[in-house]
Amino acid sequence: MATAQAMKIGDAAAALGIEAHVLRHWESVGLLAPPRSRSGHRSYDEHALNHARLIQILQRAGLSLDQIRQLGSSAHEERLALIAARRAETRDRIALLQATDQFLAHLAACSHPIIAECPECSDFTKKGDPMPG
Amino acid sequence: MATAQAMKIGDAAAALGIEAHVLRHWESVGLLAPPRSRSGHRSYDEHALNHARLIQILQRAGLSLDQIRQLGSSAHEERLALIAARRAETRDRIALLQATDQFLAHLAACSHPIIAECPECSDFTKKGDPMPG
DNA sequence: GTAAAACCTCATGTCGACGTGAAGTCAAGG
DNA sequence: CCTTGACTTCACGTCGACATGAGGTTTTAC
Repeated sequence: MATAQAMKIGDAAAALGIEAHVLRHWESVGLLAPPRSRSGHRSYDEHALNHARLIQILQRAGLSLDQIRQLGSSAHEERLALIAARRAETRDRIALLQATDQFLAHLAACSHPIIAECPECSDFTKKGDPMPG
Repeated sequence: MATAQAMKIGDAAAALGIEAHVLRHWESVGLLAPPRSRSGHRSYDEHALNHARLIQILQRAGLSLDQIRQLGSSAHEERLALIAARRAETRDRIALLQATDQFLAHLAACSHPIIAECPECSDFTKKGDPMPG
């Protein structure tokens, strides 16, 4: 009894800081499949909770539910490839956001009404693609 | 005639690398208001094009169209505050993404089926909020 | 002068990740 | 036993940023 036994969806959701229907939604898109009681009620044990926590982490990390599901349902080799792809995306985003920070700083200082007149501004015109995530 | 005269929406869109209906959409939400020909056709001069380019930059920078509109329609003081707020957001996102990169690297190496057993994984459980943008 | 291409407005559809509400079943307290 | 609250499924609503299509006018090229 030191380790918590299986919880119902409400308590599990509370433990995760989300609402029950979110857990149902994740399940409906194939991310989770907690066991059911004989009467059909979902039952979340530590394993399921940890699975949900992992989903939370990856989601905060900017992965879509689809990407998370792919990660889960792939073999080692493919996992590594997917993770590498996500890391590459992540680094692209970081680079873009760092440039963004610079640009915002510049915007605060420059305030040129005509961006073409400002070399820094025009530099920015050339960068970027519309964010894959 | 060295400088290009006003273009129609199709050419403007092509120059910006987007589609015409996107320009119409931006206009419909109050971001842009290019002059019209007598017959009602939109006319994009250099000024309007630069405005659109700025929108593109800010959008790539992660701002919503709403936030971009706010930036445009605010006085100096308020602008500075908004810019500062966006920079703060940006830096939060960068921090999260850097942590993300670490975590993905760890995921590739660790591959613990039970994240609770992994101190690095559990560390991650505690962080983050659901991304304001 | 006419036909195709580009423009106009307005309405409706899409996508991802939920949010919301209806209608019914199950579980726990008194 | 009966109420109250948590659970179930199913269906439809929401939000942001477009995408798509209908139906009509204007411009352009021949």
